[in-house]
Amino acid sequence: MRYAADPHDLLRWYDAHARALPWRVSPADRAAGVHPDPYRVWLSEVMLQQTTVAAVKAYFERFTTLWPTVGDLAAAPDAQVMGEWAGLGYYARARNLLKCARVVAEDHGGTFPDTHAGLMALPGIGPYTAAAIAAIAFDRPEVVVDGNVERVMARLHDIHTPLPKAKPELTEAAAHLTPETRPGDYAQAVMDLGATICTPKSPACGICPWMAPCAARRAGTAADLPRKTPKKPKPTRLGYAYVARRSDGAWLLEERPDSGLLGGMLGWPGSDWNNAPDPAPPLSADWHMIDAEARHTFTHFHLRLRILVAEVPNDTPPERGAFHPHHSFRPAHLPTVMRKVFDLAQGALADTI
DNA sequence: CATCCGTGGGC
DNA sequence: TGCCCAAGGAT
Repeated sequence: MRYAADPHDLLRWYDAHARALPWRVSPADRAAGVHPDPYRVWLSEVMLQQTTVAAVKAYFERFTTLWPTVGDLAAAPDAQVMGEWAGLGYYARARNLLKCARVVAEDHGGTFPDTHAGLMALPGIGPYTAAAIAAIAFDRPEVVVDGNVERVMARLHDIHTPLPKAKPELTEAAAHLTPETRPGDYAQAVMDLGATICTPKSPACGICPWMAPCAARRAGTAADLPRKTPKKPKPTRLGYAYVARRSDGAWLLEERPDSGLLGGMLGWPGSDWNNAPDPAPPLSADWHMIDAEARHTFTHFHLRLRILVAEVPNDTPPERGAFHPHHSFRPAHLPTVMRKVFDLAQGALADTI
């Protein structure tokens, strides 16, 4: 390479262009001796796993308003936390979030471990998140490797090996650059670079603080890196959902099993989405299949949900699930596919009155 | 090591 | 419209 990339060039850029984020201590405040709250760093890092900053902001504000400390979160009811997480996706994160909060509150006196190994031992914290918390909250010189770092390193060194095979050499490149001074700011600087300049598509190489040492910039390959192994096509699955509304306005819902898709979340009773025909209804009623079906795409398959609706009297005992009173039911506490079903079912029920 | 696990926005 | 993508972790 013509020049070696200098972490201090990136830190200088970060001092001038750092994004202001709700969970972040600005580089100026950090230099003045302000330390981040490990609880807020941890919460933001878990929310940001495979999730955009734009989507996380409102959830982060809501969670920290409801639960200002890890002890507050640890004491929260499971159902409330799952409901507040609804819409953010990857619901195992919410279940592990609560487990982690309770371990920290009960076994660590409400104080987060300050080492990579200590953090790794907690539920929902893997290699990346442990390194990010150790660096950002405790200023440890950990090698933080996320999607941004992989992209930036692949371009700096013009590495054409496809992910995930390229992971070791990208990690080695990242380790070589991680500075002993300001490791927390450095970790956040690489993420800001990846989010605002070294973006996946049409990177803004002309204004990049690492333009000079970037091999992909010289080779003209930046926009094509990192390479990735092609992914499988998604199959389409078919399922059925039953939406029952009681005369008093209560809705029949079911808590899904703790593991698997949408684990621990509320949903409408129905089939297992394996293309099986009409399953047994959750209660005996005059069911109507509505015209519209809910369409939703998950990580690894497309789903088409056929929707059956029914109005039932107040004394109807369900065979599956439980009725949720009208006043306490919040569609926003449903995972998105279930909220889509609700919107369609509610429209159909309104038309029949 | 491959698979499973959500969602909303951008193009 | 369909596909790609985003601060990964658990199994």
